[in-house]
Amino acid sequence: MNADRESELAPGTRAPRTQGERRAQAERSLLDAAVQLIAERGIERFTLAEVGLRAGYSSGLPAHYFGRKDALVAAVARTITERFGDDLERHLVLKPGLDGLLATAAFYLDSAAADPQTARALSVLLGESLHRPDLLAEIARINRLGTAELERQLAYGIEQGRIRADLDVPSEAVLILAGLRGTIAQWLADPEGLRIEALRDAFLANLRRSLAA
Amino acid sequence: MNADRESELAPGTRAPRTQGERRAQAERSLLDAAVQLIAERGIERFTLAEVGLRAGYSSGLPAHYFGRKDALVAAVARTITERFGDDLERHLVLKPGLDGLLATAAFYLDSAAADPQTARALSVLLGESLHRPDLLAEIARINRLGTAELERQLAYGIEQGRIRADLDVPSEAVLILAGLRGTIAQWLADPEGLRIEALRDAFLANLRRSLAA
Amino acid sequence: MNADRESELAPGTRAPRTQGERRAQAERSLLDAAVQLIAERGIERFTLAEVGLRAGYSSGLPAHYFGRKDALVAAVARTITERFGDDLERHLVLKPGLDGLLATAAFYLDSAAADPQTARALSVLLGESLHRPDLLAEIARINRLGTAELERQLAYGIEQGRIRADLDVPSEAVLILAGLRGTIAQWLADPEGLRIEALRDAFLANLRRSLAA
Amino acid sequence: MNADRESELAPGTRAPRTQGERRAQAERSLLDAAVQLIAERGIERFTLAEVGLRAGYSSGLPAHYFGRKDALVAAVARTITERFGDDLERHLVLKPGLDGLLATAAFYLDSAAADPQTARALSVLLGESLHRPDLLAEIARINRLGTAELERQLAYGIEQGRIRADLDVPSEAVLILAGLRGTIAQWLADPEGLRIEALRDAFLANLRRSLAA
DNA sequence: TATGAATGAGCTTTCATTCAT
DNA sequence: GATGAATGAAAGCTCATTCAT
Repeated sequence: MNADRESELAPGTRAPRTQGERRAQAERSLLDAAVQLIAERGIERFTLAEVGLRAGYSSGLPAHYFGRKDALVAAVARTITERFGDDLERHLVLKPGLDGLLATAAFYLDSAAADPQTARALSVLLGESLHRPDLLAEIARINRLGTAELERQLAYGIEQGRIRADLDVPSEAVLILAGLRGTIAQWLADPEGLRIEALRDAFLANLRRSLAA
Repeated sequence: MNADRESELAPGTRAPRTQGERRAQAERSLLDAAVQLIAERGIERFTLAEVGLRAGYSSGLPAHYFGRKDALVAAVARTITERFGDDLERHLVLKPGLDGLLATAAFYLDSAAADPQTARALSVLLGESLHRPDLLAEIARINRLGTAELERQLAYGIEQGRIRADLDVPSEAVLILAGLRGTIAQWLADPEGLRIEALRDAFLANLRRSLAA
Repeated sequence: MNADRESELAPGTRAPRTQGERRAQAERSLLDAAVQLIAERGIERFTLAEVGLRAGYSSGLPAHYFGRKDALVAAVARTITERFGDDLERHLVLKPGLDGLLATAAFYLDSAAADPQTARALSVLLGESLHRPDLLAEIARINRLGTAELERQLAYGIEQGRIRADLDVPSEAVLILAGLRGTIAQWLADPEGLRIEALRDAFLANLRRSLAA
Repeated sequence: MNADRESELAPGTRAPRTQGERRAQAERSLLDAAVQLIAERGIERFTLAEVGLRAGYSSGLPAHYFGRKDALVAAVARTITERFGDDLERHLVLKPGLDGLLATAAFYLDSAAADPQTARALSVLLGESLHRPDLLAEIARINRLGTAELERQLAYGIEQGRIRADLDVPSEAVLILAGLRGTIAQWLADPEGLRIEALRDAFLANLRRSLAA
């Protein structure tokens, strides 16, 4: 679990030489460590010093790079949402419409199952954003990203005649995203008691029925 | 919004006389104030002193009653869930089956709309419970409460032939609760941009379709 | 160990009737409880509420009787020294001179062995008096009491020709008292590892030799 | 009396350069300040902030270094006993037997006379150790140190025929240490009223007589 | 008289942030 | 650039003390 500077290098690659490369890598390690710590303890209960030490650097480095703790947290939020957004885009370009929509939903749930720590960190950030205006900006981005994609797919599916036309598209997009988020949170709260695959299958079945033209 | 000791008394009533009454009332006021503060600022960013002062008492009283901040937070969680559980029970005894299920879902969303502060506090507690084992116990209670009721209604609806029988009932119950929670959270994050009534109608329409026999 | 209000009454006696008697008994119980607590935890680490509860009364009674904590501690010091002084006097009136001196020394050590809790409380008070001017007054009393008695006996022994006449009597009295106090403290710090009887016998043997005419 | 960071440097020396030196010096200054404060006010009545400020640093530094107050107090106890043990060793290697024993006793009393503040702090710690199990460990060390040395000297004196052979050596060692401790405490409680030199001379005379072969 | 509710000051402890090396 | 020493504000918690009943 403990991030290690070198372990992320592919075998045979050399340690990065330039200052810029070293800085970028250190920054990445710090952000990874921060994700872990946010998932484990929440935003308020980890210290900058811990982030540095867990990333394999000194206790002072996070402050040196990010200045204030808020900035580190914001960077974490941005990193998570950007990574997720990139992954999402790569997955979805090909399948618009109902199939794309179902694939998107499946992708959310599968991503959480594949990397629960990041999912947990994101859930924590979503929860905290309810009372932290500074986080809201970042969270609003990912919300827009998610709902925009869903709206696009819903509209396409309606156009194709595979999704019922009487939908309130914006509300529907919010509800789908909300359902995915809620399902992931519920699973993270009790990963032993719930089977994510069963939830996923039921979620997709529900979705198919509620959207059917 | 600011809780005041006397303002909760019906006009004309006298201040409580016995020590027990004084204590009980103080405790209630403190819990109310804590709900407000958790909704506004989250668990880590309110102080015990603020709770006391906002409730109209001294800064030391919350610590005097609850001992540790954790215990106050746990008491808040328990209070919210008990109140909600009581309200829920009162609403639902009469209508089992599909209609009861839809009424339950509507009740969740209507409750949030009627008392957004408490809904916000609960959402915050749900988020924090992901990394606070001491809160998980309290949250697990309300989860069981919610899913048990939903499972009961699903089973009854299947028996009646109004809900499709091929459902994975436990997963479905989790998904419905998750959808409600996620929807409320989404709305709380952007109450200006979203209309809770529209979300509610769309949610119920979806639910009806996805459960239809 | 827990003081009980009634248990100190001889069987068959009635509970005290008058306010004065009840008050006196309550005060005694509180002081006993305070002695125990000082022995166990020192002056700063017991609370007034504990004293009341341990004595079988309410948490507020010590404050009600003694006003401030300092006053309670002073009362404890005075009680211990008075009780000890009374016992000492009763023991020593009969034997002046060298034999009386040896009996006095034995009495100190035997008292500690018989009631280690009180001895511990007194040792604690002696230690604290080094940096608490308010306690010094009380402690000075018991010091004067002890050294005066020892000086009297030393003088008498010299007069009788049984104690060497080249003694510095005041210093000798201080040394004897200091030796007794130090020995008791040493034993209290390690009652398992040291045998008080052996220390007592050796102490008396030393004393006899160092004083011999 | 007030410790000052720079005042301990020999004139002309530069302030320490390396981080390690800065830290070590700060730690020493903090411990010195803590010794003073314990002597003046006891363990419970000084604050960590005072230690830092009196040492010429910030109020937060003691907590930063020692973590908890208990740890600072334990470090003080260890420092005092180590310093004393070192001094003692340097003094005593040369003279075993009766003369060494008398020299040891004299050294205890002379040390107290030379540095009453440290003696007072040690007396306070000894007193508090009666009800602070965490301190007992440290105090047990210095007790063993003292009695072991005394036992060694007693045994040597007996072997040489200059100390009476019917002694209970372990008890005698405890009594000597107890007498020294008690005498110092007595003097510290009333330094104006007592002359340490007179006590010292009388102590040594007594010791000589009670041990004489 | 006796109880215990309530106050608020003071402490330990944590840690973001600054700064010297 | 990187380290970690040092600062000082903030908050939880304790509890002597006051006061209503």
